Amino acid sequence: MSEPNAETPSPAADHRDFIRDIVAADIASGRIGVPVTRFPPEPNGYLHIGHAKSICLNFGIAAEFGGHCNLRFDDTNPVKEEQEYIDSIQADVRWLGFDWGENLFHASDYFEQLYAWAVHLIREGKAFVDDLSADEIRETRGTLTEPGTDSPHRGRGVEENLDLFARMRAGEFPNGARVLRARIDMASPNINLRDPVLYRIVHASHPRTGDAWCIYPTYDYAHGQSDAIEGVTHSICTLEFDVHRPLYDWLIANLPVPHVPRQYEFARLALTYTVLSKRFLLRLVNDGRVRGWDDPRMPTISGLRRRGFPAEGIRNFATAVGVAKADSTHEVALLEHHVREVLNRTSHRRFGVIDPVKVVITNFPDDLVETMEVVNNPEDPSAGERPVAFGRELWIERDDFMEAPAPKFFRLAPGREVRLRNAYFITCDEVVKDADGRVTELRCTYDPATRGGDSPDGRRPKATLHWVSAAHAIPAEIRLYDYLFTRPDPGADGRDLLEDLNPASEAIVHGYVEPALAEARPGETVQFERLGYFCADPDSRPGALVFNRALTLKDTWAKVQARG
RNA sequence: UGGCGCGUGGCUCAACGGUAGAGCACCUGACUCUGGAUCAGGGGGUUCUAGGUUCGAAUCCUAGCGCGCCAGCCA
Repeated sequence: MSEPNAETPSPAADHRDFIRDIVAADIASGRIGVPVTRFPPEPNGYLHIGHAKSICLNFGIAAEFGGHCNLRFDDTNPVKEEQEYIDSIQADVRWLGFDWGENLFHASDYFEQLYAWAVHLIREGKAFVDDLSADEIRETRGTLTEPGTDSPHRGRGVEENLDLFARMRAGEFPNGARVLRARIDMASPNINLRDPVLYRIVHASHPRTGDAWCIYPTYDYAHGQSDAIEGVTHSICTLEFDVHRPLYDWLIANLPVPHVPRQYEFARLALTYTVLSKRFLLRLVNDGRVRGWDDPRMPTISGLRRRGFPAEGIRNFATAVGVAKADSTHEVALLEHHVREVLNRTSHRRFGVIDPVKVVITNFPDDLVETMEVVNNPEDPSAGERPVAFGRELWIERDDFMEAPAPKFFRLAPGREVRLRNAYFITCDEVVKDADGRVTELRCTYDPATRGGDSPDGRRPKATLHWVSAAHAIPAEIRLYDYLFTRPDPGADGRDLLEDLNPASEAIVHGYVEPALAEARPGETVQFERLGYFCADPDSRPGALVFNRALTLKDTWAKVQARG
């Protein structure tokens, strides 16, 4: 049965994009031999589907062009970062099917070098220690249309700067007392060049360096230099960093780095009915609105995994999505398409009834149990067959019966004959209801000549239903998932995201599954015939099965109903 | 408003000066022991607008319009 695994992604399809074009041109021109890329997550939350796009891009390019991709934690802000996130990120990248080999790095590995280079900048007169407060720096930075003004400490001498910077490191000053700033141009039309902060004082212990440091480099200062140290050739990031590129280049140009990396920007992934904001996802987790970072409704890698989405489907989606510079929002339907494509191909079929109603076959011998051999996966003959018990009393789907059938409803109805998949044709003779008028039992008769599902006289029922023998059925908790949000564009028009949360995103029902599912292991995904794909949840145990609905099958009847 | 980026069918992306294509979505039909899967076909684009260059422009130039990003000691 299909399970999460980490097979190697197939290399270079025929997909091209502007970044791959650049890499190919750089190789052709001899600027580089092979590309070195990096995936640089900040360990301040769990990875989500947007990161998957970046992971597939960076590791994909490296693999396709014979280079390699580093996993580098951008751990420069200890107040937000945690070991739990470091661990989950590695697990998720691996699960997605990528391998960084020996190339696991941390920006914190370079703190000492970064510090030395900062000293270099000071000696060159290109950085200075500023005593201004955060507020004062903001006030003097100018605005989009007005230049900033120089800090009164901008002219501080080299020796004084060196002394102050050393004392910052030594812990002589409280948080926020001083910062190290690059001396560039307070009148630059690019605000990122108005003497940007390079180091700030943060008395906090770091997941890796502990209390060794109380000053930490900013992203702008740490990132490009880390790229240079690692020999990264193509530093690929999202669009919002493009205005930082001049600063990235300035630092590389003004420091004695061993290598010159270049930054390229692409549009981050956005999806309908989805929010990919770590901050908001954190809030959902902290407020207990979901079962955790790996809740099956979460767009996190771990959530998608728990939901039953295979890594291959996510990778194929990432490839299909492409890489470009225009802001864009993909329809979730594209993700679902790729997930269904692999699940259809790989998952075993099983019978599960989610909203059961009893069927009694009145002309079937009381004590007889027959065993049907049922194909595990019609898409994959090597998946074999399994025995399924059939008896006088069955559970079928309540939805598969209508006392007064609607015009295009082909399933069971009084007097109508349908096929029970891989079993017999049955005809409904009588409907039993309780005091409230709710159907409690359907009394049917079967045609013994149709065993296996075919009629010798060529009769062909218009519908085939799934079923489970009541005597053998195993009860199961089934969690039906829907979009986390009710709208394709959550939070649009200034609405609070919480307003758009879908109150029905999780519905728990209790049904019956066939015995073959008794020992389903968490992470195992199967198709419940005619219903959809279901994944055994980590909460599932023998005797207390729990399945998550990953996705329904495409359902044209539902579409017909929706049209009225 | 200053700087930067982007604008091609419902969505996303391709076409890199030579008659605008693909995937998803949507619709129709075939087939079927999953109303699934599969197969075949279909609708849908004044390539943001206006000028210009050229024999020829989605591609080059100019202007305008629209959208996004930047004024954290976040990344």
